[in-house]
Amino acid sequence: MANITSLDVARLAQVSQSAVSRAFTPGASVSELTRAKVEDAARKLGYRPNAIARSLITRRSRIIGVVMSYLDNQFYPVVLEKISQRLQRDGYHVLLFIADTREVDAVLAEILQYQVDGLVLASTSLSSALALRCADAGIPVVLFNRTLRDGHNCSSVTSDNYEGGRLVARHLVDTGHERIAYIAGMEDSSTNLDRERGFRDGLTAYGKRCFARAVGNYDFEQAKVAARQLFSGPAFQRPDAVFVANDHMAIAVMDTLRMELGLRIPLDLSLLGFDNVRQAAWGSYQLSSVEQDADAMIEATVRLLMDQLDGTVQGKAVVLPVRLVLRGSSARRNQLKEQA
Amino acid sequence: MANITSLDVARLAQVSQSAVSRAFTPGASVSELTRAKVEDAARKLGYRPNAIARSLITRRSRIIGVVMSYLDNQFYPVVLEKISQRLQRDGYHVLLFIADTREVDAVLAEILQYQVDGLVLASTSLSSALALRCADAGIPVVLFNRTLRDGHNCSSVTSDNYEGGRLVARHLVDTGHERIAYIAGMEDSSTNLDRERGFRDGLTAYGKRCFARAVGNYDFEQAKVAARQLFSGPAFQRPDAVFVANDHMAIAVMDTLRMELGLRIPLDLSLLGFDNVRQAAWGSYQLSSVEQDADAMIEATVRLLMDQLDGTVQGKAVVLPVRLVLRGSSARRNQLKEQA
DNA sequence: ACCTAGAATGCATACGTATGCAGGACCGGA
DNA sequence: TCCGGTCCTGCATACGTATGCATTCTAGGT
Repeated sequence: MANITSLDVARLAQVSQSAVSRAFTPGASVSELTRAKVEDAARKLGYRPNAIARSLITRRSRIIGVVMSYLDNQFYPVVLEKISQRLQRDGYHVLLFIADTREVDAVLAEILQYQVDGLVLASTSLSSALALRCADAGIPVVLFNRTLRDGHNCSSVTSDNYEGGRLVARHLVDTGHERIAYIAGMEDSSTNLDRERGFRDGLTAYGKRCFARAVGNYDFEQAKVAARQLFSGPAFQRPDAVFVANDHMAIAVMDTLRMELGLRIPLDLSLLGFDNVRQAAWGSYQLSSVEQDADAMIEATVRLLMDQLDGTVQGKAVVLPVRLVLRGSSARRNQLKEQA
Repeated sequence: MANITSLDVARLAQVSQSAVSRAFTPGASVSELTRAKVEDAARKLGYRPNAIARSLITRRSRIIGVVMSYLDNQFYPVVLEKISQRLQRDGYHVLLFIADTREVDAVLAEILQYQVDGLVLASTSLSSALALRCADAGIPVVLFNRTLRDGHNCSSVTSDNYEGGRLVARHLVDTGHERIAYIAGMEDSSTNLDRERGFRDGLTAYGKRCFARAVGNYDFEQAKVAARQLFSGPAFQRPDAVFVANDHMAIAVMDTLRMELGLRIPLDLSLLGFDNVRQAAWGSYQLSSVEQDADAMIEATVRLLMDQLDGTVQGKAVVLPVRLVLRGSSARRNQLKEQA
């Protein structure tokens, strides 16, 4: 019941506590003999080094704090799963925090108490005050899938959201769409800002402009409302293409348009999302989307964390390329007219 | 840069280190005056108590280890999100581990080193050897959504999977189905065993038997294969109802039957799943399902953990009621024949 | 035979906090 | 005035490990 310490092992193995510690420290100076004795004794007693005590003295917890705001959007569970596995490979562990937008700062205080070696912030919205706080504490931070306007020392990993927006715009214009609409995510989030800006710039570049716009705040239900709103007018005033700021909302939009308004996709309109989550590929949706390379993003995140721990890197913004994935939810307009 | 300790605060506030500690310990014996002095100094220095050091001495880390195997099945991210929030409310935090089936035991060793106060095991499959190990270590364990045959000291929280299976069987028979099939999850998992047993017992009780069976191992792609397999025969030898061991697979099945085989649901067959995940309610699926009350399960889990920490409870199996949620994927058979 | 470099080991201390214990201040009652 | 009690406070120590330093031991070179 009482926990077994290195001292207990030392006694049984007839060595000093130091020897036990060294036997469990790779690369330390121990003879094969004592290492064997220690391992024997440890096995007999069922000894496991106390990571808490170790952290106290090494001043490294090998814990990375991960903050997320909501796991509804399937992009995030996947990221969480992969990031956890990736960190485990390097001997790190994940302390998870789910934070509603409001309480993110309060939660951060708790995390810092646990002396995490680093922090991944994937919460869609959080006060930039914390960036300062963490920089003060000298703890490496990586913003995941978001950036900060005045992010001094904060590293960030994002996809090329601007380019993604442009790609969609170009594709929709190229395929003959006339009334192209946008459904926004959270309006002040960096992802939404970049995607929308790229989208609008793209439209402008091809001689079009955004036909209509609504806001879904990255929320499933609000996206439905936005969809109804966009399509409340008479047929000839409705969009013939909608770019939705992420797949999570796009699916809600698709359901609403088909089930409630009886629209056919892509016959009546083309629909595109962003993220390329797994459900986008599901048979009933076949949602065209801009793919974020989650694996690359995670690899970059972990690498940034490690480099900051070494002191190699200070604050670096990594932007990864995106790719347009076309499926059945979008199609060439005139071609469809012929069919109809 | 160098971390601020309680000693620094003590010096600035002109009090002893003990006083600082007490000022941050609710219910300790401190005068209002010193508490104010301490809080002032702490604020000036930006002091945060070191949870690692605290854990070392109190022998309580206020960390709960959570082990999951894969987050593809949407039931689990939701659980993770809620359990994390629920524990935060009580001042606990979540150390997350994603474990492929294989490495679960290796991972467990790592967790124990972090002196977690408790453990939630939601991994669908794990060797029962660990149950013993944790009981040895005297650390509270709750199996989430699974049970152990010889689970001595392990508490568990599950839905009434057996009853869920029975409900489905009764409903399908009641609504006039003749050729009722089953697609299994992982065959040795407790959830699958209970659901299938309840289902078969239910069929027997109503004078039917299982018409066909395939195995999907709770995997999306394997479920597709299982679906093709079940429907590979001529029309009159095909099932007119399929009960799938969880929604995650049921959606794969639905996609396959509709897209690849051109079947209409519920016209050609009724389809039911288990879990009632969010996607089951999505417009394109309208999947009937057996609802697991995630909130109740989590509440029970946390309560069990806390009671075990108090020593109030040893090993207790909590089974929560389920509820049949009917949507468009299932319908009365004869009624449909009239329509056709 | 002697000296030296290197490896292995133990001793002591440090990490940052909580807490039992004893002493001091203060108050009310006799 | 004295005494018992209550409330604060500081001192010292403990939690379990890692690591600098000094010491011993071994081997190898001259």
